[in-house]
Amino acid sequence: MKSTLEQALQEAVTKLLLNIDTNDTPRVHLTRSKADGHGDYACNIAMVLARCLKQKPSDIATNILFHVQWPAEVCKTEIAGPGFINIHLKAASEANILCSIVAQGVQYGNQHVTSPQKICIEFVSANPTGPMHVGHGRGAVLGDSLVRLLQTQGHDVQREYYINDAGGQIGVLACSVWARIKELQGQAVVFPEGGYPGLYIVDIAREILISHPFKTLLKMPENERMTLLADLAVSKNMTLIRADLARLNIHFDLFFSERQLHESGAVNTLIQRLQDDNLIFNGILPPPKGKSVSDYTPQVQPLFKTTSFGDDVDRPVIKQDGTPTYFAADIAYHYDKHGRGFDRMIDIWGADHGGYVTRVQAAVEALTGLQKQPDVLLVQMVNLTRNGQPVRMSKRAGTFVTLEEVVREVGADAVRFNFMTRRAETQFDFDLEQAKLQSNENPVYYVQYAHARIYAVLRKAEAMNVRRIAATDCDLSLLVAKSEQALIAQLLGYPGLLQKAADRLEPYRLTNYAMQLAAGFHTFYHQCRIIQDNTALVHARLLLAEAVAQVLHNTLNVLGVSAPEKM
RNA sequence: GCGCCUGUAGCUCAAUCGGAUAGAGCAACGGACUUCUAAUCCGUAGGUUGCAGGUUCGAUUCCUGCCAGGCGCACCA
Repeated sequence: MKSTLEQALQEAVTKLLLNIDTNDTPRVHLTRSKADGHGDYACNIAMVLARCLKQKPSDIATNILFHVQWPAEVCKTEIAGPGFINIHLKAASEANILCSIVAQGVQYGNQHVTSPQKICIEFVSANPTGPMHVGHGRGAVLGDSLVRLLQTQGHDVQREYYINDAGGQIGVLACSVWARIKELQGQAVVFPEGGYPGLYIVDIAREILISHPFKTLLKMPENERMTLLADLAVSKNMTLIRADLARLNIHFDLFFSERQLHESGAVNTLIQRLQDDNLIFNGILPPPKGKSVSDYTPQVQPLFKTTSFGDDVDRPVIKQDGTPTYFAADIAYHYDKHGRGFDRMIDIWGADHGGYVTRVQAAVEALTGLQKQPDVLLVQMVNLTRNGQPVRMSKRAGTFVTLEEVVREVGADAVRFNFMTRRAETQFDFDLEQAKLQSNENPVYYVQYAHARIYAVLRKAEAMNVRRIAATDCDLSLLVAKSEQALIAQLLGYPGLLQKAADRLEPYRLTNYAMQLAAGFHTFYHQCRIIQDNTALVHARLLLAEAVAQVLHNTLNVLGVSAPEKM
């Protein structure tokens, strides 16, 4: 209906502009009217045209209305405010959407974009040195919902996890585990400086001792032992991480190992290629600004000319000891993704990596010519509090609340929904005690309750032997109550909302929509009794309720939240 | 010092790529269960959209400058 109206208006505008010398015809864009009394749709085209036509918007609107050929459903139009064209439709003229919703079921709202893309979304990528904390959880929930959201638009989307299983931190991990193993054997140990003090390391140590006797470990050469311990610890941590993710119903298509990238020679090959392309030169980096670095010494080292692609300074790709930097591996990783045929890469990082975006994009552009790739979504910090008191989150201190604990306390649905109630770029104050309250303060229950409530009514109808008729046989013109009209309008908006959320990579919009739709249903529920004497009205209202349940289900599904039929 | 993010009701957040009277929830107050799930609904109250300019028919939205908070700033990952 919306596009039909837009087309009608567009034709009128084109006619209007026939005699006028203009370069381009602005596109007509209809919006749903917000306020009561403004009709069903509103159009601002007259105001848009005001400048180039140099006429008053209200006069232009009058002219447009003179030319336009409306479809039969339009019952009234008016010019309001500064020049809006408000369109009123005949009552319930769009109610047949309910039939489509029920017929399309879980597919309602989905579409197939004209040019589907192969998209790789990399998210979480928590270091395999310990359990995930709440901040990781936010990124995890965002990434997974984003995958689901882009899939509704017909894209081919994959979930990818980049395992940082190389570098110094893995050595530290191995040392920490070894210290705990010796401790468990009753040896007095000095815990390594900067090691991971968390108790989970003790668990890992204990597990390793079961499969690898202490004597055997002791006999091994230092190098060999540390490599083995690192492998085992990483593997066990990844098992924990996968379990944490599974608890949130998140499953990755690929876990990509950084170490593999080094061992396969991909990183060195890449550095060689950069050298061949004259993108690397020997230079001296200036001292970092604003951060006191006591041991800064100017030195000549190989630098990647990222400044040629928009970066602030050139970046080192090889460390003093001759091994590649993390950055080098990361470039190789993104280059690999590109090689695997992804049209688009989306990375979800923590806000503390914000300074890293430009250099990766610069590198990707240098290598592939793609601009602004990857798309990086920076997830701001989660400030975890307990009864208003801040809880420190630090792997190093070993005193963090793990994601697992939170999911156990609050439940996966509540964690997923709550994390998606805010935009990614806003900081999130997440209070453990408040999130544990399973009351109406928790929006997820509000939405799920609406869904369960509909099913209660459907069960009731069945119990009362209300014989259902085909959706297309329902007399939907009976749905004229204010709350019924409002619900239908909300349901009509769902596909557009999905598309918008997908275009902007903003799944949080779905939580807002779900809450509004649930509110719309609760209002309807109180205002209009579904099961009553008028059989035709019962049929129409049951169909409406069913459609609402379907759309709630679809919305929650994109958010990865369950839609219970009973609560 | 520089870069990125944020600033809206007492609190937590919305506001459809610049639209009409800036909306919800919580907290406060007053109502609604002999009837489909009261985990709900209805009503009242609550605002100089951080500050100051600019752009135009029109600004929470865009631009500039300030203020406040968060994150980051070589040879770590």
